[in-house]
Amino acid sequence: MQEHEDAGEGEVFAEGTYEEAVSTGRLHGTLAHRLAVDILRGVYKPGDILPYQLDSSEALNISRTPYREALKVLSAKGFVESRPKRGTRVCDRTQWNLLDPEVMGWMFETTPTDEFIDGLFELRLINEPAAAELAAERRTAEELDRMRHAMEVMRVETLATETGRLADIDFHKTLLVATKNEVLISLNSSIAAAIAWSTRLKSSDPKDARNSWQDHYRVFEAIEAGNGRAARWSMESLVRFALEDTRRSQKRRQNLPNEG
Amino acid sequence: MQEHEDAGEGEVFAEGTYEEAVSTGRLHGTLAHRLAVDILRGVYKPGDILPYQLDSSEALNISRTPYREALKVLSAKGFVESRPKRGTRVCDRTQWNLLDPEVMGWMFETTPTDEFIDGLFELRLINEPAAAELAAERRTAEELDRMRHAMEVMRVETLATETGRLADIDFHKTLLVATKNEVLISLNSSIAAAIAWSTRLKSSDPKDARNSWQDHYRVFEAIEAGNGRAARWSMESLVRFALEDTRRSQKRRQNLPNEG
DNA sequence: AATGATTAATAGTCAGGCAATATAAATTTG
DNA sequence: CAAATTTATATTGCCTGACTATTAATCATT
Repeated sequence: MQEHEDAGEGEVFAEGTYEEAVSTGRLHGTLAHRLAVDILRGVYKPGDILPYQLDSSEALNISRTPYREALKVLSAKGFVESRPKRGTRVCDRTQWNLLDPEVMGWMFETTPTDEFIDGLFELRLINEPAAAELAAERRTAEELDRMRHAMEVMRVETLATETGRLADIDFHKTLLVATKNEVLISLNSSIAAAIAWSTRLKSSDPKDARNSWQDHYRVFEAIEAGNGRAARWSMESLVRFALEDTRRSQKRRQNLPNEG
Repeated sequence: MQEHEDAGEGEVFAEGTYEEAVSTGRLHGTLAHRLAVDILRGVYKPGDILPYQLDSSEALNISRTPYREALKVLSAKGFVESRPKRGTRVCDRTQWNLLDPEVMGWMFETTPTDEFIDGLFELRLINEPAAAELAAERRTAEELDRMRHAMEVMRVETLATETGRLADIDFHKTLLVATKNEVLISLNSSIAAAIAWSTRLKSSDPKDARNSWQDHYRVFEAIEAGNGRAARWSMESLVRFALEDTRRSQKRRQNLPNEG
């Protein structure tokens, strides 16, 4: 940096534990990430006042500028609220923008609670079948093609590979675009972030993969046929299966607290 | 400020049109707001590169620090993306976090398109009846009391007063808390921001008020009785009526482009 | 005891410079 | 001549240190 008089381990994030995974990003970004995870983990609880900006930034060997920018990011997502003289306070949980795609990602780094997983799938169970129904009524030929292609990739690659997972996401995304409702699209692009994580977690168990593809195929058939009710039903069953899978892998994860 | 050599109208936001409404906030906050509205209005379109930070901040008579912080806020909400050498680019619409409560507020300052309104109500129509059903099954006595109270205030005050509108919001919020699902709560606190705006718009037409209260009462009765299906139905009809009202006032608004 | 002025502590803003990075251009190489 | 590689350059990112504005808490006043 500019002044490495600390001679030795004058590194920036002294005692952090997960630096190597994010080290590529900008400073304020990784900081925001770090603080958010700390808040999600309960290191700072709602109502707590964070250490003052000067102290914090000095303690981290960075300047106030990126530290403040990180706080702005967090405050934009409803995590903290700063005021002169009072300092920066962690907001109540109900203020947190859980649907923000970035926040979703952060949640899944902290072994989310069963309660959160259940809540998330309750949301999916409400929205995705409805979205599938709308998609069946409004889809265009191009969107059908795209979903067909994504599904083919999923069948070949399964969810064990990155390509396969990307195809999965593309399938759901195209389905949503087919609803022609930008609010729904925004909602489910948040959900997609969650799905991405949970499929990554459960992809360690490759025997689910083929079932998952069959579920998708049934949804696709219904949408292709323009059968809204069938699309709704099959999507509902898809989400239910996904919930079961996620619950299983979540249980495994909790039994093995030190995974790699 | 520090250097008013411009002598005369060396004000900070020279040619803005809606300063007085937000002048109380911090600089980076009002700036973020301003830029967001500009983006929503199409002054900057997806793909455009914003003027460089130095130029922009100079043009606004502010320093780079709050300007950059404003950009961080916008980037946290998916509106822009900054990179060295390339500049700050406006993201594609699909990246925007439309469900962010703050963004919702911004949308309603820009006479949202009919398409957006329809999409929003489609989302409400999907989620709120489902939420009502869950609330009917999970509500506690305290939550019932609170909803009862909010409803009473609504009946007396109508939606014409601020107190009445706050009660309306509290009714919906309590209903969501009763679902015991924090993800749903987060979603609908965004929707609440939208409702707040649309009820303010349509509150110019006071004859809707009593109907609206009756709708709420039916929902409440069903939740109190623990009747999930009835709660779903009555909430569905509530939302449908709200959609009609909003459409009407939206139409009025578009016929009178210069409202006060 | 409530209300109003005073103080102190913290976030907010300013200024200008240096560093890192990604794009674009120029150069080398096959 | 095409493709890969280096170099140049423009822009964001970060640093320092000071000053300002705001607000919570204290103290004085009624």
